[in-house]
Amino acid sequence: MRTEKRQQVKALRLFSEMSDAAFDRLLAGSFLQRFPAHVVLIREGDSADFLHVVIDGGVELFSNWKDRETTMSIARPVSTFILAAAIKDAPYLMSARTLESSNILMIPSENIRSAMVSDSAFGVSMVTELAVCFREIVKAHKNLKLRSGVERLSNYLIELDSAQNLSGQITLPIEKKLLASYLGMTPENLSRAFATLKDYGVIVDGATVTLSKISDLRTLAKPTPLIDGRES
Amino acid sequence: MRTEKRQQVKALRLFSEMSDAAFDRLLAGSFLQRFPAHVVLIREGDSADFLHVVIDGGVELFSNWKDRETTMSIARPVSTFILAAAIKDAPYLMSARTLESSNILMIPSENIRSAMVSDSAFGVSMVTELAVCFREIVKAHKNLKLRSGVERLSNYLIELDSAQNLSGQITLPIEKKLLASYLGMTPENLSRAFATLKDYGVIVDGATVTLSKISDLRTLAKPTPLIDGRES
DNA sequence: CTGCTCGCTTGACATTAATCAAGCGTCGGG
DNA sequence: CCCGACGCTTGATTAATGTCAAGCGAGCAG
Repeated sequence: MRTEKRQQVKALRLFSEMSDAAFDRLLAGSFLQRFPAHVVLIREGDSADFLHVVIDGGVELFSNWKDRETTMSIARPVSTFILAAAIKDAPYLMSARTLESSNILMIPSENIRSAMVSDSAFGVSMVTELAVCFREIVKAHKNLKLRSGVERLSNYLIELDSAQNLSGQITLPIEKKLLASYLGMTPENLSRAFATLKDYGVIVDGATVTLSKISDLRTLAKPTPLIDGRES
Repeated sequence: MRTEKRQQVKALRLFSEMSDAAFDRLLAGSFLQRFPAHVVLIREGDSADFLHVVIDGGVELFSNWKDRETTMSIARPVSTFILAAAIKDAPYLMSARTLESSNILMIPSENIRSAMVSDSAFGVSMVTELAVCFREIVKAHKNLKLRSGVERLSNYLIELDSAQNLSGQITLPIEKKLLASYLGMTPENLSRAFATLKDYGVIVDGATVTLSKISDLRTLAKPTPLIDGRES
């Protein structure tokens, strides 16, 4: 693996406390692979042989039941996904597919488990990382259970504005169809939700969204760090 | 703390690998307290000073937003709750209240964190426990996002039947109002969902529910271990 | 250039779930 | 014993969301 990419991975909270030697042992048997867009990397129900790391590109985590499908989360560089399944050596609960052409690092689950027992600092990093993941999905669950579609969209836009310099001018990082699935609604309903928010100063032009009356929008959205922030 | 209760706590997956000495250190500064029914133990947003363990009784974890409230999960003896907040020393994301008169053990979060760095086996136990918690809430999220109210109820009943000896005769462990909130619907809607399931052999008499046509019910419910099982 | 696919939007309609209101039965306190 | 609170149920109504259908426009292959 190229040095630059190795450094990016090593810089992750999960690995930063490890010695270089331990990190090298962890990477033994790993491989970095480039996948085209829209390739399924993981199918839910399969056994979790690898921990995956998005080096660049993007990955959608999704689930199916009966004839329905929903987006559970979106993994962006540089971050890991399906950590819990890798630890438990249990079946994946979510499927994963690339959104765009992506570089994915795959680390054998077995390496993760053995590193955990031999290196207690790594164990602590794992605990911390998992606690963060847990808190994120608790937030997602609260979001879905306590808010309507329009409210979820409003808060999503406000959070995006925070992530993009609070300029009131944001660019949707994913296509609307995917956003709808992520927010737990149909594409038709997302369109209508945007239309509803016109009264709150939300102007949509393709992937560009302008929030011209942010205070009005915030009054409607009522964001709170107990649901909306990102966990650090 | 009484020996018997100490053993119950020690037997939890989270603590079973520790030495007795380390476990005693962990319990230093902890206290066991009896609370009456319907007492709020934790308010979301407060800082997480203690890891809580339900020794007996029962605890509801719930969240509020605006004027809405929802049940996130129900903790039964003997299990811990709000582990992730305790680890991260971050604000609780959920509130907690007793369902009945309950004994609660409270262990200072600081003890958990220090035990984690000094005892790597404990670290591994923590990772495992958190991975289980994470997978449970992923399932809850899929359940809510992929299924309708009637489908969620059907699967709940089937799972309860599995937990209660597959006799086809089950007793609801919680009152219907709480069940409704847990399943993400109003009490009125839960009543109607039960009425809908009459056609599938579901007969309700107070807290007693008879599943007289389980195969029909399963056809409707389509349970899957990727959503419904309990994580071990 | 043409024709196709696909993302997106809008309208009409169906389904699902929430709200409002009323009524029943149990339980516990006065 | 009676009363009132509360859990639960049912009906009527409204609100939210999903489904079906049509159409527009960008982008791409032939």
